[in-house]
Amino acid sequence: MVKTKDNNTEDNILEAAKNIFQRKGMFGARMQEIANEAGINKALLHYYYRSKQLLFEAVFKQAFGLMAPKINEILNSDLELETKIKSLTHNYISFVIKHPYLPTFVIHELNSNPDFVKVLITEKNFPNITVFKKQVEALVEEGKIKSINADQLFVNILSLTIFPFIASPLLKGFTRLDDAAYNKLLEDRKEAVSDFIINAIKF
Amino acid sequence: MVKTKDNNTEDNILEAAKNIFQRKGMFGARMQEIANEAGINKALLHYYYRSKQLLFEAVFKQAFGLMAPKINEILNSDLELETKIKSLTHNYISFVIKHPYLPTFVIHELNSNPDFVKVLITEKNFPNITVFKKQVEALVEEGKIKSINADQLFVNILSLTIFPFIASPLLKGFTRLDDAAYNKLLEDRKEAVSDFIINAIKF
DNA sequence: ACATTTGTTAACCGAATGGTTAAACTAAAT
DNA sequence: ATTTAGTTTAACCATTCGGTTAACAAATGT
Repeated sequence: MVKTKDNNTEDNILEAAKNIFQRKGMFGARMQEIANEAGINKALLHYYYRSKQLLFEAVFKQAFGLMAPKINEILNSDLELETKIKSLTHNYISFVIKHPYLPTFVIHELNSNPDFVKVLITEKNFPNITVFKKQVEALVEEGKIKSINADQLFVNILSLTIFPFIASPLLKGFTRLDDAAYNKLLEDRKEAVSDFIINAIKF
Repeated sequence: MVKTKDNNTEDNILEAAKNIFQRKGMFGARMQEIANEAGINKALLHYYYRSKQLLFEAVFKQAFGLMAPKINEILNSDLELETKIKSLTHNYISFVIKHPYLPTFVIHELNSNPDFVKVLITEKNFPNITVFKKQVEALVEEGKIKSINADQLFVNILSLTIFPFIASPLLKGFTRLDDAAYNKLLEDRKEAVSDFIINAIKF
């Protein structure tokens, strides 16, 4: 029998675990809950992934593996800076709208286990910003954009892109927007963020 | 006998719980661990705060109570917009440098329990941005700053201010900065963030 | 047809954890 | 000195949770 996507228990587990872990975090999640979500017996979780820790790492790596290459690819492209920033924010915001739990999950778990970054850094797709930095420094040197530290600019780009997703309950509270209006605001950011950044650095 | 600050068990517990909860979150934290940190017996925790849930809520409200009024006060001051933004980012970044775990804690717990925002919103010190919005809209109307949606601007300010603290392990990885260099970058943001924002909105 | 491997389950286990209890200690009030 | 109210502790309890076992079922190979 050929395994169809629907019956592939291993993938079902990963999908279920992703949902539960992303909603409740490593400690809040219960193996039983994941088993229920996957529609299987709890022992099967241990059959496929030996322990909660290993299951968690599998989910984490999949999540991070979705986020990182996207950034990396654009950062190292040979686009002009302005186009690059537009592409970076537009693509990334679109991507996160489809996977809204992803950044929260990655960032929270990296906070409770900072040393894990050291492992991630060695992996092939981990974003490298040296090309981007050189590009920014050259433009500053040539007087084509306002003077700005490249690391700061990079941090700004990610902040403006990702934070509204991580802090959405808080920001919904502050702005008094309902879900629909807040989603509209996020949608608008596909354009608004790059406009804002480019205004900030161009003369 | 007058209770001194050092021996006030109730406050000791809150302080210990703050440390543990902020490092491990609601689920990761153990009552025994909090008791150890406070140098007391586990049963005392339940004597002063009836349950883990109530202890957690006490810590959370204290944490939020430190963050919110600061924002609120400045937002509703009658400073000129440019000065207000400078004050907002400078003060807030300084504040978070002193309490680096705070935003992570608040945001993560609000994510696992979004309905709690509804409770917070009703409290007196919860930030209200209507004054700020009117101010921005008026300046746009008069053509004194570039056209920008006030909610978006507010979201941008908070993103640029808070995100580098929440995502510090990740950003340290991306930028390849060590702890000292990253702290320097955060320190620099006291000025850099407001410059960036003001550049983005002024003609 | 039979044997072997792979997938799945119900029942169970030990450790950890949040919470309780009842007794002991302390210090001020009577 | 005795009472009283507040504080602290050790021991204990019930439940939850991650993980294991052993038996069974379904697929696969020979």
